[in-house]
Amino acid sequence: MVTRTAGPDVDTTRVAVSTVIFSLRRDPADDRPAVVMPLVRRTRDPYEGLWALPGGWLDLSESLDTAASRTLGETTGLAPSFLEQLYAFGAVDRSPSRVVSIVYWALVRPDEAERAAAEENVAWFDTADLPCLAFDHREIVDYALWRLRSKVGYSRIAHGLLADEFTLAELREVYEAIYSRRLDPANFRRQVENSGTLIPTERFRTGSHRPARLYRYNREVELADRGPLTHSESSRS
Amino acid sequence: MVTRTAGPDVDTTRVAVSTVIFSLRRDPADDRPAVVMPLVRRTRDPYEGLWALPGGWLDLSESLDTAASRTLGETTGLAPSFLEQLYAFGAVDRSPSRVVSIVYWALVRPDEAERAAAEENVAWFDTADLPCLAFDHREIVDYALWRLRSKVGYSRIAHGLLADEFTLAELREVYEAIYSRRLDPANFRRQVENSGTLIPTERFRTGSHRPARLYRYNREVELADRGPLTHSESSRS
DNA sequence: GCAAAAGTGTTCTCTCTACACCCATGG
DNA sequence: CCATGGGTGTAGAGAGAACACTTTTGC
Repeated sequence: MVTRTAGPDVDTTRVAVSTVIFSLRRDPADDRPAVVMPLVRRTRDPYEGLWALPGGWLDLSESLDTAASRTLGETTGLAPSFLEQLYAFGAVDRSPSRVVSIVYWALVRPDEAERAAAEENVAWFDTADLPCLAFDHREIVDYALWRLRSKVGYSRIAHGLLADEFTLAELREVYEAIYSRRLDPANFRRQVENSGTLIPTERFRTGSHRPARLYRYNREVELADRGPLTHSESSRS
Repeated sequence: MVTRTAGPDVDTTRVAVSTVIFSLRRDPADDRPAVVMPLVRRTRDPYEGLWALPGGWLDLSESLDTAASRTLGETTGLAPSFLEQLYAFGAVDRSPSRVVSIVYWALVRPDEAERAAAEENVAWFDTADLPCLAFDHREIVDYALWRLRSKVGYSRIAHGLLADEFTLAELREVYEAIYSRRLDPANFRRQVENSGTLIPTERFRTGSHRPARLYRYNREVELADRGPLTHSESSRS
């Protein structure tokens, strides 16, 4: 048995809930957005001082989804625009005591990320340049990034990283940041226009050069196809 | 607090592992395969007498994957050709006591299903004609079916429902059973031939009409893209 | 020979891609 | 006027759907 200073019964499996949170931040150098995520510095024994995913223990009286929202808010103060279960991690040696972690992943808009950026013990990192992480959290983050890249290809979750109104160039930059690859502006425009998920507004983003039309997402279209789980188990209290 | 006759501490969350198992069985009437699954009749209090997914409690010293394999074997005697985590279900009211279920889904080949078909308290059901299920298992099955239909489109998991060698017609019937839709034999042949996942043999399936060439899967090609989870967390211990 | 499944060829449409080109604005 | 990003046009490659057609077997 492992020596620990505090915590409940060591002979039971405990259930934790953690969340991988993604947002975007513009690099001051090249002005292009990068995928960033908040991490929490551990203040207790296992892996003290290392960075870890925000999370906490599952309460007896809350569902997994509720626990994810709650611990996410408690540790980072963030309100996500998208939240979905990622995977359950339960290797025996992933923690000194036996812990099964139900991991979620979330998107937050840049304005929301900025609003809550001043939390204690929380710092934002570029996903391309992460520090050493506690537990198996590095592996978890890699899986979440893979899921983000897959899902952005067949759903409209990119929406969760943008404000209500945005230009096509801004939307394209989201995809470019996630794919780490430049996209043809002309072809991108047509693809997204033909998808039926965008509604053009009469407003324009002025600045340099020709003003760009602002678009917003069509709320009739589902954010992401989750199959039969759309709003049954997932949103149950 | 809920009245129960046996089991550990009621004030803790327990972790269960269940598996949705799919196989194929030919309908004697039209000779076309249908997607079937084994269910276990409950012999204890919550939902006694109803059918439920095979499963059991997570042991302290085994990983989630190991627990899924173990409980699947203990309850049904089956050895799956494919096993993957599906989702973690944790609504507060899904069971009289607090249970978080890590649900897996699996494929077994028809010959394996027939070999183990004589288990006690286990029966096979057509997924299109399921009985009333215990707990939230009906919801779980629906999600697993959705995942099966999605995944068969972008991976070669159909392999897990066939013997080592098979004709293109047999492979096509697998897809037709999962999609509940007829496919054009000519176009299906080309798609699967151009995918590079099949290796033609020199053997033929003789019977009625013109003999059909037997194929086998190219083991070089991954069964399903699982991203960074390919063989790290999943196969640990 | 005939029915039926195995297997091949052809055409049409649709999407993706590359890239040329015009438009509108700030400087 | 010119540089730059916004926005349109267009031609070619490739995938998929529909379907005509040939081949090979059992009966």
